[in-house]
Amino acid sequence: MFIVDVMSGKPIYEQLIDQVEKFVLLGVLKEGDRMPSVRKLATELSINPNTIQKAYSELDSKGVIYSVPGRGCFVSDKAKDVLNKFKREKLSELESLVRELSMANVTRKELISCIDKVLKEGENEK
Amino acid sequence: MFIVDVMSGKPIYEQLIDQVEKFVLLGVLKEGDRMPSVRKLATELSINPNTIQKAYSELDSKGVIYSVPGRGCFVSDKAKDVLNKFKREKLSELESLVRELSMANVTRKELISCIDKVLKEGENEK
Amino acid sequence: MFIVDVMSGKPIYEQLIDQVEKFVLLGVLKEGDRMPSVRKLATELSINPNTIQKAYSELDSKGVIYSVPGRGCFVSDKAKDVLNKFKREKLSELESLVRELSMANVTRKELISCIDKVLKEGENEK
Amino acid sequence: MFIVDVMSGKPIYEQLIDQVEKFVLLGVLKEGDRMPSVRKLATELSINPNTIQKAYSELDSKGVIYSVPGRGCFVSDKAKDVLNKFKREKLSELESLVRELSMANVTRKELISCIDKVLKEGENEK
DNA sequence: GTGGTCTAGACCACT
DNA sequence: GTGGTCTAGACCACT
Repeated sequence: MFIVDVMSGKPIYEQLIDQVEKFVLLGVLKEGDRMPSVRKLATELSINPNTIQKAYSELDSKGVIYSVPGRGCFVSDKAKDVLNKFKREKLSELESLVRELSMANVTRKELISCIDKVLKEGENEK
Repeated sequence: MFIVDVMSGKPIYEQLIDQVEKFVLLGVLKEGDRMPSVRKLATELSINPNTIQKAYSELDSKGVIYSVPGRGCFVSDKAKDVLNKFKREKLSELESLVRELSMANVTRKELISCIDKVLKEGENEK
Repeated sequence: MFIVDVMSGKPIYEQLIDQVEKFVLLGVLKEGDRMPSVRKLATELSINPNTIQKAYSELDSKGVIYSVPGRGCFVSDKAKDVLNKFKREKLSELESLVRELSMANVTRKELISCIDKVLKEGENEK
Repeated sequence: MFIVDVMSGKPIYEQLIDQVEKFVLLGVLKEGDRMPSVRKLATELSINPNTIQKAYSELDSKGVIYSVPGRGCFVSDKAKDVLNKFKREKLSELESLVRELSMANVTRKELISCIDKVLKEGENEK
């Protein structure tokens, strides 16, 4: 289910976090679903368990998953809410940035080419 | 030269700042140019001198204009540099925001519609 | 906590800014601490609220405090960093000034007497 | 009369300017004195004449020397005034810097150690 | 209650 | 004339 690229500059635990969040938003991971155990995922991806642990504990503190000691990690009931709230906040930050930039005579074209530049980076990661 | 809309929600002094900065970026106001005096602009726009003063002193602390007490306010030599630097910084903030949003499954379409929404606000100000 | 001298040539709002910054550097005001409200401090010091407002909004734009409309003003997390950065920058400006002056045959003695002259001014403010 | 150190990081023309100014302030070079010709000084110091030319033309634009085409360069009548004015200006800049720094809780000791650090650099140049 | 904006009007130093 | 500071007092949105 999870894929990791050791060679990309991006920290592995961040790659894991991003994928978990993506799956939650897409509905692939639903509330209550059990996450793969730290050790199992570690051997599966040939990765140090500590790295998985770091990803899981960040997702926990964000409220996306919760851990039940002795039983495992589960997708939180409010996981989707948390992530959508984050998305809304970032979109409203985007709005005020665009507002400031349009004050500075930045054109629609410049803004879109800036967006496309970033999105193109992401494609290469596939 | 300057226009002010008391009814718009936007504070008057901010409207003035934005216009001065726009004129500098467009080259309408050039380095060394003398700004209209606080009192003259106040009577011209039917606005309290304190409000002009507030706009001018913010532009001063930003480095866009400088004031010589007893002589007047003038466009700073580095005005254009200051404003372009600001623009570059905001564009790089935009990039990292878009990066985060693309992690959260936001589509190119959503991003562009967000931009257009903001740009449309600006048009109504015309 | 704050003291103001209306008779000193120095603007009241500057006196306030200096005191807030001093308290932050000394650790008397810590990050997150709530500042006295504009009106309360104004009546306490027998000063117009607008003057406090001016001091607070300059401290805000410097990043020393931040204001939450409807709730109050608070010492910023990065207040100490901001002020220490300022200090470092001024010390490096001092260095290059001294370098230029030593080129112009200014003696160590002259430089120190210049410093002492200024420091003596400050003592009288106590 | 003039000494140049090609190995020091400092540009040669700046070294020349500094020495001329020092000699003027010390009274070694007096108003009306004829400066060594560009070519003669160049061969004497084993330096490209353009470098001497650059030093001389900066001293000219500063008002320290003036050139009479076909006759040579001479120490200006107002050379000492110009340099003393420069010195006074820098000293007053020093004052306001020290004022700002004392606002930031910088001690007399720190200021003096900063001065001594710079003066020590100069000694090594001897 | 809080901060933010604005008006009206005064006085200052400086050119 | 110029900008800079300050007072007195009003109204707003927000918590």
